[in-house]
Amino acid sequence: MQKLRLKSAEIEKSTHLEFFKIALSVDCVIFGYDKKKLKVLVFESDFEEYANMLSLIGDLVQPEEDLEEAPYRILRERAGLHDVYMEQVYTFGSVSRHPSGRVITTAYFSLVDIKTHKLPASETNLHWHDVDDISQMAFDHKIILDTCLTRLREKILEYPIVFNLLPEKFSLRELQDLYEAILGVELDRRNFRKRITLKNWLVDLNEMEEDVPHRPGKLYKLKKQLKSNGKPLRLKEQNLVI
Amino acid sequence: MQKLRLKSAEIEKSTHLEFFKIALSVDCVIFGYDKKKLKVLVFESDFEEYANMLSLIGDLVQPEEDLEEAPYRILRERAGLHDVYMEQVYTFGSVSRHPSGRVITTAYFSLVDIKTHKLPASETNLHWHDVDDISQMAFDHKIILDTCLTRLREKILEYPIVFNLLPEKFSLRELQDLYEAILGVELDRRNFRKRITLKNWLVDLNEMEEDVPHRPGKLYKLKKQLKSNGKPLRLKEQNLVI
DNA sequence: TTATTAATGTGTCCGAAGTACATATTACTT
DNA sequence: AAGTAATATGTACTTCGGACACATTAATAA
Repeated sequence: MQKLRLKSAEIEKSTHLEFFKIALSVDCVIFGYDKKKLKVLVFESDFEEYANMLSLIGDLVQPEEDLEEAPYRILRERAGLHDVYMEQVYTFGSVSRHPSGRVITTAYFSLVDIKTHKLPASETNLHWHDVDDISQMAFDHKIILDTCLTRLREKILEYPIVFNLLPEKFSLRELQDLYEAILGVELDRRNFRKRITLKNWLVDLNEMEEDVPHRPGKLYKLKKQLKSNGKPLRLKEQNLVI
Repeated sequence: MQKLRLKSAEIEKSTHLEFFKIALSVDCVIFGYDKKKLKVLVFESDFEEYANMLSLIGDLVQPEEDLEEAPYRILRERAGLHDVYMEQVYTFGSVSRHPSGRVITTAYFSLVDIKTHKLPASETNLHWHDVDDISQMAFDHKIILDTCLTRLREKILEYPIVFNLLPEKFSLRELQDLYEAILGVELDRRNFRKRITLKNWLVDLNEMEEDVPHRPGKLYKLKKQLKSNGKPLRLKEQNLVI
């Protein structure tokens, strides 16, 4: 690390020794979707105080690593995930939140298509867990999860991000099931289709579902300009990318 | 600091010495409003690299201090401000963002009524600066300011928080001027009044403006349940506090 | 005292978008 | 060939936001 010159009014009152004792970590809330259920990628904590409790995937930020890079690295290293949608949500910093000492954590959520992104066999501990079947977690991870879920629910109403949870091609029924799973409500089919049509997010592929046990529906995909590879989208109006 | 036990998979790969070298700071974007202009509280940086450039008020988070507590302390110590509306916005952590070393910062914005909260005479350097008259700042503070301003603009459309920038009693005209200053647009007076009425945020005080050089308008105040002393509001619908 | 001025206060029309709800069509199943 | 369960589409009602007009009030100027 480079030598410190502490001349700012912000820092001059302190010595490094006293202040550079805080660790910064990143915790990743990785959402997936399968069988009409919203999932989150978790593992059973090997931390003494929280043995066998569910834990989010996280790691310390490296000394020479940008904060925004850390969650992407963690997803690569721990879950073999590349090019996923990622968004910073909130930073949690209670003194007592981590039993090992002062660890402040920044929470990110990401959206992953479970079918396309297979988990690495090496990480046998990792698994996709129903979001609405989690009542407690290690550390303050339940609060982190809830905060990210709230943010997700707000965001999907205005921004076309849920498509990161689906395969390239999908039917309107699948899309509606996904919205219902995330929002936890039932939606009227006809009105849902109208709203989605109005947002003008989709392209009709002129293909039909196959191997479904009922009348097949049309398949759609997200418009190319609206695809979010990694970075969160910023939209003006409902279909214009800034 | 308590002794560390580093047994978690999150931490075990590292030694403290290597990782507890990151400093965490808080930067406060303190918004005010005066003479139809949105203001922000700044001072001229005494930091060598950024001499005479505008800087936000910030400080390092103390080793035994909750992250959420730090911005309140900073407002007290540096600006004599108590009980102000405060909201966490984003955490900035580029490796190179601070010339003194690895300093990650969490940005908060707060809303203050300039007339009620006078600045302490000791802080001669502090002053209220027009937000739209700032083109560059020290460090990455301009980006931090812009991020907070964007969040503020989104938030005021749905949540009754701008009232923290006004005195207890105000006219609809003053309220509209404030919205226009924050959003940077002109609004139709009649439609604005209709929208505000619809939101049902206000109480008609049956009092009139005084000492205005024109026909006085009615005075209103924010409904008591909607007052936000410090913590950000969470609303369901448009006027219900959860 | 009166007319002027500049603001406040209120209302209407219209179109966009959301909600409730009904019917026809299609393909698989029996 | 009939029954079933899903898709596909449409209509009426309501709510909300945006464009816009007119009457009212109080300070000011003649």
